[in-house]
Amino acid sequence: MENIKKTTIHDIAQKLNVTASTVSRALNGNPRISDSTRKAVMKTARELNYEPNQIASALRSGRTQLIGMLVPTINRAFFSSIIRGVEEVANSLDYRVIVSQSNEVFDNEENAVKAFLNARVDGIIASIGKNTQQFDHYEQVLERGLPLVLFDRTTPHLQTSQVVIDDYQGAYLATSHLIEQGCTRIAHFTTERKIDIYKERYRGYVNALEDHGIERDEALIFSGNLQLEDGRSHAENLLRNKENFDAIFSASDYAAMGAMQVLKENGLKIPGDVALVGFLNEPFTSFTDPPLTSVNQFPIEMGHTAANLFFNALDSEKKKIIPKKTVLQPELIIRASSLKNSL
Amino acid sequence: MENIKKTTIHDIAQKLNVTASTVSRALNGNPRISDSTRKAVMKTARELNYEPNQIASALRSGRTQLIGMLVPTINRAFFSSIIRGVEEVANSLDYRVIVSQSNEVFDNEENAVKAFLNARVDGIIASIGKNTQQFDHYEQVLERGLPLVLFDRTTPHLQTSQVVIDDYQGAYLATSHLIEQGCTRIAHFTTERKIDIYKERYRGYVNALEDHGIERDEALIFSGNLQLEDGRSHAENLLRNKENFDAIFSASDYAAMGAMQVLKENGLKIPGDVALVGFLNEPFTSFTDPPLTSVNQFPIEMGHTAANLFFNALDSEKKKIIPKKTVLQPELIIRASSLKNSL
DNA sequence: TTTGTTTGCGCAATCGATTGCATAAATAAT
DNA sequence: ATTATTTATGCAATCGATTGCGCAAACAAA
Repeated sequence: MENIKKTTIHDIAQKLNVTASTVSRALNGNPRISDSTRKAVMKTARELNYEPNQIASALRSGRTQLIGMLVPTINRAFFSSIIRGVEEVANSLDYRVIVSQSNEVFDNEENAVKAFLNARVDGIIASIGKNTQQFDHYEQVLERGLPLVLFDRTTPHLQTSQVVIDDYQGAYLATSHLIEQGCTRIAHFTTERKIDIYKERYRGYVNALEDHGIERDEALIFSGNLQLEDGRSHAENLLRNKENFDAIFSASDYAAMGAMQVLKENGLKIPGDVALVGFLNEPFTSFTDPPLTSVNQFPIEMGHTAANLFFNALDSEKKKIIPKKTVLQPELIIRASSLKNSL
Repeated sequence: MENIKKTTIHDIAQKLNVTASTVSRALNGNPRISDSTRKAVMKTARELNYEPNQIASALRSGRTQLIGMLVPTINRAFFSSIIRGVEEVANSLDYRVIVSQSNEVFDNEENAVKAFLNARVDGIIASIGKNTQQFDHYEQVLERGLPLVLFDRTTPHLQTSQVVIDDYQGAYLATSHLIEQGCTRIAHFTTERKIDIYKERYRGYVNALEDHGIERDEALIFSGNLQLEDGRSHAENLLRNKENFDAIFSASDYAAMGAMQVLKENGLKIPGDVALVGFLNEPFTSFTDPPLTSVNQFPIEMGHTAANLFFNALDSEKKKIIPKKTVLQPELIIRASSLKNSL
């Protein structure tokens, strides 16, 4: 009943009166095998319904065809899209992706990396946790000579390939767009700028203002956790303080959404009274009323790029590993929330 | 420089003048090893920074500690949340999750399952493709005696454990809620009812109407792909045909969203003129204006349940495998889009 | 014909851990 | 004191594929 007994290369070998070595070589396309035996091997392999045991292969060859992928949160559109991107490239090359999430907890991150190493993955693609300050676990990956690719959340402490988007440029585009719409009093929602990406967005905002001769006003800059509630309270503060402002550029869509709610509740028109731009292009941004202008980071493409960097590193493993930093260009997706003048 | 040479149980054995067998047994908590040697083994294992090679272990023991997880689309909130749920349980038990997506293409689905088997996963958790009519690849999984758990999209053709939510109940709740709000002319957006879940939602809708003495009107029932565009066109049809309707229950949030857009564009008040309920509780539903009432399927919990069923099956593998069908109860999340009478 | 190359394949070790079956030593039972 | 048990460990095969080295046969060159 149970066909649990799988056929191995030995079964094929026996049937053809050759050795397992020959079968292995034939299956792997080794040129030192004659055409006739190769064909015979292929044929009986098919007949016997042979499926290679990747575990055995992995043990001997040291290659598992597995990529460990670590993200802060699996079920967030940005990250799940990156996973998707990686998976697409990996699968096309017969690699599989193991996913783990850190939930921004350092211990989880460390454990996940260790688990990946024990599972003998061929390398790791990861986005580091918000609060991670120590990188020994990643160093170990590099010490073993395994490819390590960081995306989005990276660190200068590690000499390895990275993919990020140009956060500066995204913020610059967003802010410039608001200025072009005639806004001059543009608030900015950001966070404690420990992480590069938010620093960069801030810098883009500031530089865009400067380049257009607008003075930065600290009273218009709010720092928080960039969640919906933060956006709400920032907006409430703006209103309570009777700040003069005609636009908000938020480093996160969620905070922008919070602001949108508060502004609407207070009878302000968007974009008439206040124009609004977010960041991340979360799926919900096209469903708000008005739809929210945001910055697309092309997460699927980022996943593709990360995977490509990974396979580059894998190829050059034996040679020199030259860490490569790829910077993707973001795109401003203009929607009604910021369109004061219809185009 | 490169500490590539990993320590193995043989290194530990040599240092302690015992054999690898003893070390292996000590590490695995075999009771036939004395306390003293066990401690010694543990100690030197730590000293030598020993990390087990799971590949070697897997080859011999036949257990890889890997779960293959197949979803139609990784980057959709519902599925990524389920992955998250599975990952949480799996990781806590020292299992890892390999994810693949079918994109609703049968070949992808088949290949993914084969790839999982070649990677020698310990079992599979999957949601079958929309158009899958053939189940040989899944049969193979069962023939090998591996646990197979299906979630959300299941099929009666396979004798295996399943987790679904009670779509009937969700639809019944949603429809009843609309009736309680005073609606009597309730439209329904559905799809060609090949897949169980939509059949069930339809049935819940119909039964709720019947139970409240409301006659079903075929003119109010629309079938399509349940995407935003479908919702828009259904709503346009309703308006064009001058149908008398005061509510819409859509089997998908996207179609509900499309309807919301069209209704608002035509100056109708929601929920004043038309009350609206969706299904799935997509993240965006709380950000629409008005926020969209929807049915929560508890995807993370569904992932937990799927994982638990998986490990149950794994335990009882050797014994009788009793397929278990778990039905989770959905929850109606009431938001402004359907609240005619404030509570 | 003799020597030199290819070509095609076999031998046997190896990857690192697991495990059924001995076996020696220690302990208990008679 | 002798036999029966238990306890602790070793031996060696095994999981299935890969691979360096070697060797015979076939072919080419001289």
